[in-house]
Amino acid sequence: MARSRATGRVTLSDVAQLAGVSPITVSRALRGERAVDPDLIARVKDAALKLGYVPDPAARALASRHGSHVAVLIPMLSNALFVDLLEAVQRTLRPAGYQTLIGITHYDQGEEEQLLREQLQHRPAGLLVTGFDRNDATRALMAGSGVPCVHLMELSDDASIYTVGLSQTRAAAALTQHLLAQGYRRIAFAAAQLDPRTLQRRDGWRTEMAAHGLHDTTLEWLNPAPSSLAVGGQMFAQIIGQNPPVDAIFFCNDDLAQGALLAALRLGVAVPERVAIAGFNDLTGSDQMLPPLTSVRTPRADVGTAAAGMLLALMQGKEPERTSVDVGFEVIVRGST
Amino acid sequence: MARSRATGRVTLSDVAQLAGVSPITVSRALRGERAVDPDLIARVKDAALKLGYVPDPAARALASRHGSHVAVLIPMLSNALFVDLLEAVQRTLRPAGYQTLIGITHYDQGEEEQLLREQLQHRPAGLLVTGFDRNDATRALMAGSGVPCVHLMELSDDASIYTVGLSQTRAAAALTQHLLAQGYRRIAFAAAQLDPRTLQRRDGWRTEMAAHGLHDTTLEWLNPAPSSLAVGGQMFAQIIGQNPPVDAIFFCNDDLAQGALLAALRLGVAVPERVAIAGFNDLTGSDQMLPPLTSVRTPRADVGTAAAGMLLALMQGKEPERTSVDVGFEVIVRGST
DNA sequence: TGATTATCGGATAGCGCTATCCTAATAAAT
DNA sequence: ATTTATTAGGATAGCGCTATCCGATAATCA
Repeated sequence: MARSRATGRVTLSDVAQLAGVSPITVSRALRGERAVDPDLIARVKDAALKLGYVPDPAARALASRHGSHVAVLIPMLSNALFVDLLEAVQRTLRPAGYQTLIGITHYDQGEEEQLLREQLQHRPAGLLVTGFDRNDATRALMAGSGVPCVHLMELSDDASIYTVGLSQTRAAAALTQHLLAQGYRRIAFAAAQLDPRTLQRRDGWRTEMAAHGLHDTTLEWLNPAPSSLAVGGQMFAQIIGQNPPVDAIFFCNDDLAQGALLAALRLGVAVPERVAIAGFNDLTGSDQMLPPLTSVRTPRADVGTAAAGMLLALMQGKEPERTSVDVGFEVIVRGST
Repeated sequence: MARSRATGRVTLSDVAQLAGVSPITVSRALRGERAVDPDLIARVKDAALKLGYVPDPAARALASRHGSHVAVLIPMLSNALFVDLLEAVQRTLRPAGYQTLIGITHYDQGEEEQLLREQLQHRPAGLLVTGFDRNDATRALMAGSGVPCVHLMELSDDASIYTVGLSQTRAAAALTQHLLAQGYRRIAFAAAQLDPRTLQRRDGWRTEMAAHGLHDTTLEWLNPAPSSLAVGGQMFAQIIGQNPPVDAIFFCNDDLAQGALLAALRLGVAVPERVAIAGFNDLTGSDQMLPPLTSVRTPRADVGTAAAGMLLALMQGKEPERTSVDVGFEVIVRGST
């Protein structure tokens, strides 16, 4: 079988020879670049198949000055939210021939900048980043690179920015409305891992509370520690001791709320009788809690799919229909409120 | 500032010119390849720094016939075990200049084969794969590629295989011994997501039970469904109804056990009085359960660190001291047993 | 001391592709 | 019929780096 040189690799030239055309024609036929005679395309594809030809990504990257992979920057993999999102991204990108390179920022802008710098050296074909909150150097790198980029999880009015997500503020407001409708009045907001989305939720809660004349800064519990069940339990123990007592707690994330529910069991605090508890993101297991946890379902798989789809369009030089896609949210009412 | 051509990229030649040497010397000085005069190395590094030179991975990959990234194949990202492992791998590999490309097999051998095929086209410098259970085609691809490979999570006597992990069998036996020492006699083994490591744990439990004349096939509960809190709860409800009653349940993974503990609360079954519950892997949150969950701590971060270190040595052509590294395990006794 | 063997810098030649320019043939416009 | 535009294949020239071979100098040996 035709094989070139020492590497044993089947190259474009091998395919070209078998198909009786020039290498550049093979390249064009296989990539669908420029117009090529349908007959030739068929002949080329046939030859490629016969030889088991696979393009060399490194050579492609070098010649075309951009790789066949997409860099994804997310804060954490220990948050199930991002795992689900990533899964959906890969499911969309892989069939299109793009590898996914994951960078974990640990909610640290410096680390994000460093990661992006490294990633850009690899000349990714596209970029997926979480939210809008980053330092100027990172923003400059993104803009200067010319790599198409889609933002994840949030929304923006800025038409020059591509983004897929939901209004964290409105979602938090909706959950707060639910709590108010249930008759709760002293509704605390408890958050850890104070990332931008967490603070947007706080704003949603705060606005809603203020609109009902119920806002009170002593109801805000912000803890910079990373979010976890244990922290949720600790915060619950603190908040439940407050006087005048709260009658509901809105935790900014389900893991905190789950920890709080477990702490309530441990401490013998009746939920929702003594205090109602609600979470956010509807992570797996929230429906298994005792009582099952009221939460807000955020369609993160949809975010991944839509963002990857949008990026795919951008990488092919097309203009997506919308620059901002709202995937919405849904308040899931369960026994804890 | 010296810059070559249209791309605006700082190349090796630019650095060479500034340092007053040939490009190949710069290449060697920067990579530490071959012997280069220390003075020249200093001059070159200085020039590189001054120009802000960064090597082009694509060009490197093309010229050297292997990339600067490591492919990692793991079954699932929704299992916190692999998230922790991955985190440790990246922490070791990134400073050494290697990117990590993650492939998720979903416990599917066909998918693993497909992923590996794609990954190998990118000519990774190294390979990290989970366990030993894979089809012949995948094995052949791995062997034929000549890419250094380290196996994760299990142990092997085969000196031709590099692996970092622990004896799942012995760990399960140790946990079973703990339960036996506590006086439990009818100890059920409950598993979902029947991957090889799950079955090795089953074997450890089974051997230990048989050694005490307590084994009974009706004590084995195997569920092929993916592991989750909900499935754990369902299995618990089933098992607790068994007659003669079991007095302890060994769940093959903490998420199942956590689901069981929640189900026990829901059903009003006293743990550990009516039935003891133990898990495996000591995932986050297990210490927060009610009662706190007895489990086996598997040092997965150590697995990641050691495996990445071993791979680093292999990629540099060195021979690691040991082909098999045992990171051990620890039975964590808590209130549930 | 002459022959042999390391040591270290450089010239050369690609790695396998694609961007770019060129040309011949065909179609459209005057 | 002539000019102009369009289409589609090919030749050429790199992309930015490293493998490989060479040769000059320094070190080692008989």
